Amino acid sequence: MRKKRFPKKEYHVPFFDEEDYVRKLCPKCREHFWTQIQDMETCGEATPEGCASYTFINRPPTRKPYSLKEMRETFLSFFEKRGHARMKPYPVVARWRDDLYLTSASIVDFQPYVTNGIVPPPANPLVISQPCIRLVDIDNTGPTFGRHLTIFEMGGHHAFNYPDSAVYWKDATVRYHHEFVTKELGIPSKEVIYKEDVWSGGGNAGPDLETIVRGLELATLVFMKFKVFDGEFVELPIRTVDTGYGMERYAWISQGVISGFHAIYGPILDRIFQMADIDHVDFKLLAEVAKLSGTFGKSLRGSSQRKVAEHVGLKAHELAEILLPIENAFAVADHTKSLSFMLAEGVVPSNVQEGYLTRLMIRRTYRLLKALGIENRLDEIIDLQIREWGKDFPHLEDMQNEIIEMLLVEQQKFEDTLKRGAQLVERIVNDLKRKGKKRIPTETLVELYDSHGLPPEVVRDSAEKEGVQVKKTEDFYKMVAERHLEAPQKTVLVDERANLVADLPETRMLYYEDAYLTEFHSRVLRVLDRNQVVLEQTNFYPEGGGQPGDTGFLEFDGRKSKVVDAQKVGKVIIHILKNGAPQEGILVKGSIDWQRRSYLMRAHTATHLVMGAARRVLGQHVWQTGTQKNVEQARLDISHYRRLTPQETDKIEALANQAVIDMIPVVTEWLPRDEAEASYGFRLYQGGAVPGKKIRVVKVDDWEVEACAGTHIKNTGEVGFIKILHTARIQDGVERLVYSTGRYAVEASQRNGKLLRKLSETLDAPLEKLLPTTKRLLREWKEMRREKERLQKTLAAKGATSLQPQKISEFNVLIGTVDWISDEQGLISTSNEFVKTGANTIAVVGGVIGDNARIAISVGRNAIDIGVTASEIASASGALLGGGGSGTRSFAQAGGPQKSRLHEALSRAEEDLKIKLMKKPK
RNA sequence: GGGCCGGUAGUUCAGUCUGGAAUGAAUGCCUGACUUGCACUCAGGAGGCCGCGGGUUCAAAUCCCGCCCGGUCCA
Repeated sequence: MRKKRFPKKEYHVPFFDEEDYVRKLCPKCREHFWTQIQDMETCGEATPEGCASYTFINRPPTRKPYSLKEMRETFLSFFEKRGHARMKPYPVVARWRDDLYLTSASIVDFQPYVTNGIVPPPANPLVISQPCIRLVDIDNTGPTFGRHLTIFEMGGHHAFNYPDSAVYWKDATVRYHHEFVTKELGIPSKEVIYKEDVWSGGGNAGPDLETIVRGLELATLVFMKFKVFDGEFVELPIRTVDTGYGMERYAWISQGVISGFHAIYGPILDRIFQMADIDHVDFKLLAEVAKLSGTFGKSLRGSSQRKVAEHVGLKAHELAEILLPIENAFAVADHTKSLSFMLAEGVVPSNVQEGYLTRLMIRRTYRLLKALGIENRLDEIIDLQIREWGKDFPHLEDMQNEIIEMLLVEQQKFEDTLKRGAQLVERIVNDLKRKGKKRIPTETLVELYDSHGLPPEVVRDSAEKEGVQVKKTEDFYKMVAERHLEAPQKTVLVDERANLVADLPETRMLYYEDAYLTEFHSRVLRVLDRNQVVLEQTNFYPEGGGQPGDTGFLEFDGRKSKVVDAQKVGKVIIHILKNGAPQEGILVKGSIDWQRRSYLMRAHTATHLVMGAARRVLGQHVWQTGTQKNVEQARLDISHYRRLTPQETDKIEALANQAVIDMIPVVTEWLPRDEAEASYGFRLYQGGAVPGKKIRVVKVDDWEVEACAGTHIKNTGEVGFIKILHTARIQDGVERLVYSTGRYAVEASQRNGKLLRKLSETLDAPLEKLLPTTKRLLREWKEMRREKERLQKTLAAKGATSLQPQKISEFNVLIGTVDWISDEQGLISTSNEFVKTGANTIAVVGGVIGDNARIAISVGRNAIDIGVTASEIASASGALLGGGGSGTRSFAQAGGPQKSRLHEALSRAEEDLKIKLMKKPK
């Protein structure tokens, strides 16, 4: 999409006139900006176009230096004093959203419910410092000296302006910012430049002003007023002030240190430098590079690298050599903080969703550490991060053990992958060398990456040591992508019925008023497609949250029609009928299949109990990733970084049953979204994002509290009994628990018992001796199998010598059948043993094995030399037997179902051999 | 969610495409000989439900289908 521009009036606020700001066009980057310096030429931002460079290094413009913590507090209290309510930060994992994995901006906290007007904001205006994670900037993190970070705090003061009640808009926003940077931080007014831009993201858009001080962009003041619809901007009823103050950048500029990482991490960064033995760096040189770092598009490469190198009087590669370890250390400082935050919120590394993002980041961090030679210090660095940031975010400390555990498990997995990969590459290299090839084909490289996770760089390391070239072609990742082209696009099913019922009032949901209600009466509001009925009120629970829709009957006109399913479409519930539908407008009687529903309720409550038990046994990182309830069994998928052991499963089962035994009341209530979040936290969203103003909270005392739309029993005791049937690994990092409740749990237990009894009867061993007996039997079976093989061999050897061979020409030829043999191994051994007696030998041994005739043919060395081929004899005799045969020149097998023709086949072989052997002149 | 790779001695793997003896290889283990050093050397030996279940075939580690387990890439 081409960049859209807004006209001047969108940015021209009274404040600019009052303060003598002029609007100019930057000749380099072609953007408009506002400045108090009348003769300013460029926009003053350090850009790849080279508009300016950083002038705050060693020369901070603020009154005093601020740490990140101090800057955060200064920012928050500044706006608090000016009527903004201070908000607690939200999680970095955006569980309340289904369109995002990570919180990438402060406004994300309030999307979509607040910005779309569904829910009022928790306060208006408000201020927040929100930790954000942006993985799109991961390549730039390090090389740009701190301009890009994967984790940062976005300070935002937000105002939500409704059509009938505005709070504040552009002018006030700019004035707040200006007051903050000049009065509060003491930056001279003339140093503050406002640059025009267009912001667009998350389906919204609007004009924005970027604020620039001494080359560095510090904040973005966004005036969100459009919705992006088909590439067009449509005005929104709610205009949102969406500001983003880069807390880390403010801290950096206030300290004037050579990198943002120094400003943020201080002692932690020093430690990493020490560990990697790069603590004697040339600070003067680095400062010079830092000043220019704002002009790096990405990392120091190509022309910008040469320019910078020239500026500091070094060769490009010399500079790169100095910078690389420093950039790596920067990135390590950043990534380990990101990881601490993500893992603290229970993201489990896996091959799906946000877990995959985490895995990629862990692997990247591992490679950086390895490059620095400190890959064994990861836990130490994480420990430092947790100790530092845990002061402001205490949940990090609570999760310390789990974070480190998950990282170590993941690191071990990656090391295993690399080790496996190295062996694989070695084999491939050896193979290529044998074939005299000097290069690994691109196709192989693609396969190594796609199937085995080995990037070409890693392959190169081990291959080039062996003198085999690895050349990564330009289109490498394109080729990888091509392997995945077939992925079918998921078609979003639009429920066309929504339009047909849009005019109807919301169906009254009787199951929420009384989950134990079985019968009800209602008026029929509408009938669709002759079998789909909408009622005024209903007790039929519509499919949702992994709980299937209710079944039962509707009674009308003196007859019964079966309800096979209930579905929610928009606000109404549609009943799918099987035996005809009632007239619109009449009264009907409904009754649900209570037996079925009661078990679905048990299953649903049991799911919450198992969830609570799993978290207690495995840790706080356990989240629900999916669930399905049925009458006879239900399943729950949870995030966990290791395979569940049988012991853990038993423990979960025992704990969940303890909750049943304890007869805990199950309470459901509707709470305003913010109130529910405040009381129970984001744990509520186990089942994913929940829409709406009010959310339904299902609380099993302090065992488990979840936002849940399902029907539940009143007391955990009604579940009766929970039996975990089995567990499975659905994805890496996702475990599935399958269980039954009530009588189905009893039946499951009895099934197991029955199986054991049968086993015990079959083996004729008492239950408690089953294990040793089975072990003994297995051992004996193995011994007897070995014994059989030994016997067969001696039998074959004896048989070979006892059979009378005939002399054809100078060859000893053994042709005949053996009848003491029970399988083809015996035939093979017999022929083989005979041929072992000399070089002038040929054996053709036949026998009947089961329903088939089989022949083994062995040919001695001298016979091979004159052209006797075992496989030829085999195929000829096999054909006679109605089957086939083949093998090598020295050994072959044949067989066929026509066992009566075995002698015929042997005679034929004899004839053929005679012709061949006699004809051959010696 | 989708794609790809893999599962064979205790371990790391050949063999699978093209069905026909697992004399499989290396390493580890056991026994003996030789030796006081570095991956000692030499001789001998034990060790396999070829992931599980079906199917095709005279014959399946090998081909087909289903399942289980592990790895990996993409969204």
